[in-house]
Amino acid sequence: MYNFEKIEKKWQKYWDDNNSFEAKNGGIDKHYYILVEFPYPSGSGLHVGHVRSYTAQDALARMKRMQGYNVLYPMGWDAFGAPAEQYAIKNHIHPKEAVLENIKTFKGQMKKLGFSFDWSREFSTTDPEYYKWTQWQFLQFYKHGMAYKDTISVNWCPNCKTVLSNEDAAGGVCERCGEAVVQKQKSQWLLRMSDYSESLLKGLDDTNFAERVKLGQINWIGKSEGVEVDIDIIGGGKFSIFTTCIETIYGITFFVIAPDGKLIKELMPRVENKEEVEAYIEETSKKSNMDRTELNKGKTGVEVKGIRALNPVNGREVPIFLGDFVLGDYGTGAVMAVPSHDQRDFEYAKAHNLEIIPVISGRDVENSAYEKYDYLENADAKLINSDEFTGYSVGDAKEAITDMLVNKGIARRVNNYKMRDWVFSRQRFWGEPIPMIYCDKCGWVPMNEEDLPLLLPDIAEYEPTDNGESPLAKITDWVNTTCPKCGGSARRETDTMPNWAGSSWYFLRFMDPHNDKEFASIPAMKYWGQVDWYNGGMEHTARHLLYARFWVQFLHNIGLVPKSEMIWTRVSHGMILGANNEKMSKSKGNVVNPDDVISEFGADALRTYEMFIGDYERDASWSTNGLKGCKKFLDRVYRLGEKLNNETEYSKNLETLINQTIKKVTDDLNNMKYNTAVSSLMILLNKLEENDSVSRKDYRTLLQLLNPIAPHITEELNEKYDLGDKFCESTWIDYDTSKLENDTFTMVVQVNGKVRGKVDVNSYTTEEDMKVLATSIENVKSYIDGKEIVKVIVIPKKLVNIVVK
RNA sequence: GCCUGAGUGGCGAAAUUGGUAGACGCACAGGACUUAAAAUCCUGCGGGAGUCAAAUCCCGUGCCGGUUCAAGUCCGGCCUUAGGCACCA
Repeated sequence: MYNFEKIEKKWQKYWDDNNSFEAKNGGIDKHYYILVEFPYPSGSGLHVGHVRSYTAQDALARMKRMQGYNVLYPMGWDAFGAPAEQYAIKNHIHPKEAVLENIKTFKGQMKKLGFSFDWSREFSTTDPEYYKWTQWQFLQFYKHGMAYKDTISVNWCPNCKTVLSNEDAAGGVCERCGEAVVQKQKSQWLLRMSDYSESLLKGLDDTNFAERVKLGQINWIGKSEGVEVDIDIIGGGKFSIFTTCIETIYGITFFVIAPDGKLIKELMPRVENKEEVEAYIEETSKKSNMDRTELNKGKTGVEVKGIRALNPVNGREVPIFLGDFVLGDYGTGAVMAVPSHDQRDFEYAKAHNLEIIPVISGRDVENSAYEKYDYLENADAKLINSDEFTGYSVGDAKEAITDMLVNKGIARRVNNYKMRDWVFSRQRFWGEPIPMIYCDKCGWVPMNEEDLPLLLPDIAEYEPTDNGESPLAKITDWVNTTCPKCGGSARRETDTMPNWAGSSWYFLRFMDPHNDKEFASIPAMKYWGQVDWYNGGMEHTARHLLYARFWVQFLHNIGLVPKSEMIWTRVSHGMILGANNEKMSKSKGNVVNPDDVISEFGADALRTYEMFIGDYERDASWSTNGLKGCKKFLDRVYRLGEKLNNETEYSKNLETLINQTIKKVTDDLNNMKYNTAVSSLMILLNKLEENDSVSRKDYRTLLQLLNPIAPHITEELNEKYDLGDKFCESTWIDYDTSKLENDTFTMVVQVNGKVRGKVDVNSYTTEEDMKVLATSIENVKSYIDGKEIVKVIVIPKKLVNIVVK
C-alpha cells in the first residue's frame, strides 16, 4: 500500500534532528507535565502493554503541544534490581553492562514507535549522577531522625536471599520469585513511614487520583479508629488492649496476647506453665506469614496460667491466652476477646472451650458456627447484659462507654494504622549503597555529603550469601574505610537500598535532570508545579505511589520541595491480555512482540489499534484482526489523498460533522477516551469517502486530528500534498461553536414510551410544531385514535412522547 | 470474609444530566472487479413473527422487583466474574 517503514524512519529522524519535543524550563506560562512510569529495562524488551500507555500519553502530549503548552514528557530507566544482577552473575559481567544493553533495546523500540519523549532529560537510576542524590536524600532522612537501624523480624526470601518489605512480601510470598517468605531476625535500616500515615491519608485530598487509586492507598494505610483501654492484672501490673468495638466490652470472657510481643516477656516470671508458653512462642517464631495464613482455620494458642486480669467495666475475672492471630506489632499486641460478637474470638473460644456471653441483641450463641450478623447495620440492635448500658443502641453505647472509660482515666481514643515503617535494606549488590559508616567508637555515622556518590565497586563476582549478608560484605577493600567523625578505622554499611528508592523521586529529577548542585532546583520544581498526569499500572498503587508520596512529603517538610503532593492526576491503564484472554506470558505462548507488529503493520497501525482496542482503563485482549482493521483504516486515509480538490474551505455538506469531530477528538483525548476518538475519525473518513472529492481543509483537518495517534503517516501526507505546516510545529485546530449543530434532526415519536415513528425535521421546529408533526404520522395515529391523550412530553430536538389512555 | 470495578449481538465495544440500545471496528454471508487469488469496492448482519419485498409488530443490555410518560442508565434485593486487601482486634 505505502512504504510505512520508510515514512516512519523519515519522520523519526526529523524529530530527532530537530529536537522537536525538547521541553525548556520556563518561558511559557502554560506548562503540562505528562509522566508515564519509567520502565525496568528487562531483557525481554518492550511489552505491548507499555505501548498502550506510552501511546495514550504520547497522544495527549502531542495535542497539548499543538495547543500551545510547554509539554514535559520525559523517559528514563529504573534499572536497579534483581534481574539485571542475576543475569550478570550468570555471565560474570557487571550488571551495568547488562543494563546498558537492555536500555539500548528499549530506547530503540521506543524510537521506532515514534514516542515524543524529551530524550534530553533521559537518565537511569543507576547513573552515579542520579543515585548520588538518592543517597543524599537518605542522609536527609537520617539527619532528621527518619531513618533508623533496628533488629526486627523481617520477611526473608530464602530463594533470593534477601529481606523484603511488607509491600514486597504481600500475601506471604516473595513478590519476585513466588517463594514462601520466612521470618528472620535481622538488623535493618528502616524509614519512619508510619509517622506519615495520617498525612499520607490527608494528602489524598490534594490530589486528583482516580477513585480506585485513592481507595488502594486508603486500604493499604489501613486506619482504624478505636479505643485503647488499660487492663489490670490480678496481683499487680497492667497492660493495654486496642479495640474498635468498645460497645462489646461487657462480653469479654478472656484476653489474647501476642506470642511475639513484649508483654509476654514481661509477664514470664509470673507464668506457671512456662514450658508450655515458651514452646508456643518458639513455634510461632518459626512460622512464616504463609503458614499463619494457611492455619487460618484452626485457632492455636495456650493459656497463660497463673495470671488473670479484670474486665475494667464490671470487675469480672478472666483468663489470659496466647494466640498467634494477635500480632505483636499492631495495636498494643493484646486484645479483649468477645466471642459472642467477633468471629476470630468465637473460633478461639470454641477451640479452647471458653465462655460466650452475648451483649448485643439478635445473636444466637448456641449455634456452633459463627453466624454472620452485622449488628452495626441493624438499627434494632440493642445492648444486653451490659449493666447501665443495657438497652443502648450500638452507636450510643460506643460513645457512652468510651466517655466513661476516658473520664475514669483508663482509656484513650486512638487510631491505629496497618502501614508499618519501610524496611529499607536489601542484601543485594545491584542497588544504591546506603551511605552509612559504622565506627566502633562513634557508632553509625553518616558519610560526608561532599563524598557522595558512594560508588558500587567495579567487580564481577558477587553471589548473594546464605547468611543474609550483602555480597558487598565480602569486598573488604570497599568495606574498610575511616570514620568521618573520628578518623579511626570503620566499616561501611554493606546493605543496599530497595529498588523503590530511585523511583520515589525520579519525577522531580525530570524537572531539572542535569543539576549537579542539588537533586532539583526549587525554581525548576516551582515552574513545573506538579506532575499533571501520571499514568501507571494498578499494581503500583499500593507501593510505588505510596513510597513516592511519602518521600515527597518528607522533602517538603524539610523545605526542599515546594509542594507536599507533587502528583496531581494519577490514572491506570488496563492490561493487554493475550488473544486467549489470559495474561501474556512466554509459557502460555501468547506474547505479542511489538517489534514484529511494527515490521508487519507499522508503528502507526499498532498505535491506532492500541488506542481503539477498548476502554483505556480496562483490560483488553489482543486481536490481530482488530489490528488489521486499523491498518486498513490508515490505508484508506492514505488513499483519500487521491480525491483532493483545490478547495480551501470545508466541504459544505460535511462542515458540521467536521466541527463536531474536532470537538469530539479534543475532548476525548483530554478524557482518556481514545477508543471513541478513533471511532469518530473513522466516521469522518467514511463520510469524506462518500463525497466525490475532498477539500484541502477537509483533509488537513482529518490528518491533524489523527496526528497525535498516528503521527508518521499524517505528517507524511500533509507534506506530500503540501497542506500546511508540519503538525509537530503547528497549532491545534479549533472548532466553530456555531457550526456544531445539524440543520435537521430525527424526531422520535413515542406513544406510551414506545417508538412508533421517526421523522426528519428542521432544527428550528418549535415544540408546538413537533407535537403537530408527531400526531400526523400515520403509524402514530393508529395508536392514539380513539384514545384519550393524557399528556404529551416534548424534549426539544429529540423526541415527543404521547401518553394515551 | 471485607473493599472496588465489571456483566450489552458471533467477537472488541458505543450510548452527555434517564430520552431512537448496539455507533465504530472485527468476523461472517452475498455481490462487483479478476483467467484466478489477494487487495479493493458495494449490500446485509441482535432474536422472533410477518411479507415477493416492505411496512409493521413482539422480545431483548446478568436475574427479580420498584420509581418514571420514558430505565443499559436511578432505587432495593440477588447471581456471576475480575482485581485488591486479609487472623490488623
